[in-house]
Amino acid sequence: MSLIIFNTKTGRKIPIEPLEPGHIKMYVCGITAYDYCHIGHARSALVFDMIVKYLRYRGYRVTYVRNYTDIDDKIINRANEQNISSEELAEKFIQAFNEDMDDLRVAKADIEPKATEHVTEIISLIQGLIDKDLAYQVGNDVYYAVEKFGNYGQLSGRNLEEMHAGARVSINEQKINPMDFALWKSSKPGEPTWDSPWGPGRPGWHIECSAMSRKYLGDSFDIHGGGKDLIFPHHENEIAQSEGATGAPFVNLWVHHGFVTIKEEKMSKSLGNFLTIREVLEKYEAEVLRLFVFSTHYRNPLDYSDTTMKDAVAGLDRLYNCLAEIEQLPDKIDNSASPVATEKEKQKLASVVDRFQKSMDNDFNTAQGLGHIFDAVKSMNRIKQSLPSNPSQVDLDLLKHGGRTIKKLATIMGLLQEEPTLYIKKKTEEVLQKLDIDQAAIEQLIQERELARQQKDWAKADAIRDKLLAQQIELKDGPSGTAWKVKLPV
RNA sequence: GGCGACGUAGCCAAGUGGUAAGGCAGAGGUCUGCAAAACCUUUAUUCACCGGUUCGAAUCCGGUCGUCGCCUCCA
Repeated sequence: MSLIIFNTKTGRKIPIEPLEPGHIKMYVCGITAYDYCHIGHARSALVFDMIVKYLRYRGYRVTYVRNYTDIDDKIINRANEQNISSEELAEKFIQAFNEDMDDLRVAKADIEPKATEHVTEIISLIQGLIDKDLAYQVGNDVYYAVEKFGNYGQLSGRNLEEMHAGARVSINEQKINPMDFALWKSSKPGEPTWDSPWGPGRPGWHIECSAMSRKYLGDSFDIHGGGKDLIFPHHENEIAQSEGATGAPFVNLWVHHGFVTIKEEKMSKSLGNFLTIREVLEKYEAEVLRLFVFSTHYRNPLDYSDTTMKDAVAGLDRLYNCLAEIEQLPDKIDNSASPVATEKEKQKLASVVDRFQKSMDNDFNTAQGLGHIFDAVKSMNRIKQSLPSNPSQVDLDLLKHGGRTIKKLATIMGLLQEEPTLYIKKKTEEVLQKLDIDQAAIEQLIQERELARQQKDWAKADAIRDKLLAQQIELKDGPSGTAWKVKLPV
C-alpha cells in the first residue's frame, strides 16, 4: 500500500515517489510578517506539521523548508504607519509567529529562510530570466513576460485570454502584458533597498520562493504547499520563474489546503472576520484547536464556531478520559478472572493501526483516521466497563497496549501529548484560579454536606451541592467519598 | 463574466460503484438518597433536486437549485 497525495496541478491523487528515493523535499510558503497570525495561518502550519510527521512515521526522510516573507508592500506600509523600520516590524511578527507555533506545539521546519537574507540569489535568478529573454527591464523595475513562458496557467487551469476577460487586472502602461508581474521593484525614498544591476530596489513577491526553494531543495523537488489562495498567482508565477530559469520541472506535487471560514465566509483581514491564534488559545487548549483542524480533511473548508470548538473540547476530553482510566489500571495482576474482551473488540483494537494508516495513506485523511481512534476508544471503554474487580491479565494488556497505540497514532496530529491525568488536573486548576473560591473552602463545604448526608438531611446536602454548582463546582458522590471537579468551560 | 469546489442525521464529518465510519447534542440504561460525572446502548431504508448508465449509485454521466472560493494582497 503506498501513500497517495492529491496534486492540485492534475486534480488527481498520485503515489508519492521521491526524486531521491526515501527522501522527500518539501517547500511550504510561510507567512508575510506584518501582523499577528490568524487561525487560517494556524491551519496551514498544523496541516504541514501533520504531513511532515506522517511522512516521517512512514519512514521517509523529510527536508522541510518554510520561508518567511519579510519584505513586501504590506510590511513597508504597516511599518510606515507605526513609524518603525520594516526590518523591525517583520522581526516582531516573526517572533510573534514563533511564539504562536510554540503554543501550538508545531515543530520547526528544518530550514526557515528569510527573503531579505537571499537577495543575492534572487538577483542572480532574475538576471538569468533576463538573459533568457523571459524578463525585461522598464526603468528600474523588472517584469516577467508571461507570454514568453509557454505553460503559464498550467497550475491554476487558466489561460492568458481568460484572465484578460476577467478585466480585474491592473493596467500598468509599463507592462507588455497586463499579467506580467514584478520581479524587481525600484525602491522609493525611505524604503528598504538593495543594489542591483537595475538600480536600487527590492524583490517582487514571488521571486523569493523560487530563489530559496532552489537554493535549499534544488531545481526540482517533491512537494510544494500552501493555502488554496496561493495557487494563483503566487504558485503559478513561481513555476514560470523557476522552470523558466532552470528548464527543469519545478515541483512534482502541489498540495493546497482549504480555508478557515467563519459563518461560511473566508476569514480575512479585509472582512474583519479573523481571529488571531493567540485569541483562540486564550479560550481553548492547543490540542482542542488541533482536533478541530484535523476533524475535517485538509482540502475542505473548515468553519470556525463556538459549536464546532465545543465539539472538539468534548471529543478531546473523551479521549483523555479513556487514557486516564486505563492508566489507573494495574499493570500486573495475579489471581485474575477470565477475559471479558470479545472477539469483535479485540479485532477492532488489533486493526486500528492498519485502518488509521490506510486513511492517512489516502491523501492524509485525518478525519477518518480520528474516526478509527475514537472507534478504538469505544472498544476500550466497552472492555473497561465489563472488567471485574480482578481483571484478567489478557484484558489489562489489551487496554494498556491499546492506550499506547492510540497515543502513538494521535501524536502524528500532535494530539494526546499530555499526561492524561495531568491534562484534566491542569484544566481544573486553570479554571479554579479564575473563580472566587479556593480548594479549602470547597473541601469545607463538602465535609459539611457529608455530615448532612449521614444524617440524611437531604435538603441541606442538596443546598450545599447547588451552592457549589452555582460556582462551577460539580460534586460526584462515589463509593469512596465525594469528589469534586470544576465544570469545565466549553 | 471566466474557472473551480462543495451540498450526507438537530449540528460537525468520513465514505467516490456493492448496500451509510466517527464525534457533538438528544433519548433510554448502569450507578446514586436524589443528582452530577463517567460509561454503555440507541439515533439517516437514506446521501440538495430531477433524469440517465448499471445486476447494483451517496459514489459515474447530464441538467436544475443552493452555498462558497479564485480571477487583486491573502494560509
